Amino acid sequence: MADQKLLNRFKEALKKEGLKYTPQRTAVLEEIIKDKGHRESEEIYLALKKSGQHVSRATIYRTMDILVNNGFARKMNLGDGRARYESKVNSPHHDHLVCMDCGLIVEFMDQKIEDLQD
Amino acid sequence: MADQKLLNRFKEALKKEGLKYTPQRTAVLEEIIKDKGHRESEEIYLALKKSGQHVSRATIYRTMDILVNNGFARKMNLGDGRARYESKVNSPHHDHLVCMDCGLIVEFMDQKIEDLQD
DNA sequence: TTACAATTGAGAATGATACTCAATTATAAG
DNA sequence: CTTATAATTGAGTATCATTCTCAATTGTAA
Repeated sequence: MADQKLLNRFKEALKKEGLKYTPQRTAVLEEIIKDKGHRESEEIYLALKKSGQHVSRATIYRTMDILVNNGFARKMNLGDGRARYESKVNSPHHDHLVCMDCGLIVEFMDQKIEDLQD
Repeated sequence: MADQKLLNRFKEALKKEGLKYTPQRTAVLEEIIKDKGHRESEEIYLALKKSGQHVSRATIYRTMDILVNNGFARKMNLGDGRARYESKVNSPHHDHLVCMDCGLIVEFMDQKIEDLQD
């Protein structure tokens, strides 16, 4: 379960954009911060379903956009046609190096790249 | 028009894999090396069409796979759901930094990243 | 020139994601 | 606590890039 501080931060972010604080959105946020991995939409959908919460695929996508736009998650493109999402909560900034042959993902942090990104 | 040396290299690569040297494949190769940019499949399709050569979309995709697998081109994923291709002929190795907000692409080369890739 | 495996094109299939819209719900104001 | 209303939701449909299917065609080795 997400701590109250995070939920309040989420609630504030939603209010700032005129969006509503709904159980579905909260469920997606809680699911995303539960696991530090690179998760795809369908995975999140199934995990919520297994835990008894029905959140439609459409709502997962819509909520992930909100989470990404408000700094709660990061969207990644690993080159296989499916987006991956990663919690940004309690996770320091880093980049990903993806092997196009075997799909291996290496997380790394490099100051030169940070400078380039700026 | 591609120089004969390149065409021979292509012909050899095809033969090595038991593939045929066809006008469609040659047309795609010639189109790809004509422009150093990051080009998507539909662009290549239209460029060929405009120059009077009919190569089907399916064949463009099939040929690009061959070109990529044999080192004539590079396939890139810029995060917008469409693959981009870039000629590797006469083009030194480099990486791409893509801005997720505005789509800006910066080409760069960094030894540390090269080492990481290894 | 032949024989045949590889290729091609047209259109159908696929798969991830976005859209549509009627029914439902969160929330601000009274 | 109601009410009013705009935002949200889910189910299914649409979209778009890419891949697949298969019959007709073509490159190539002998």
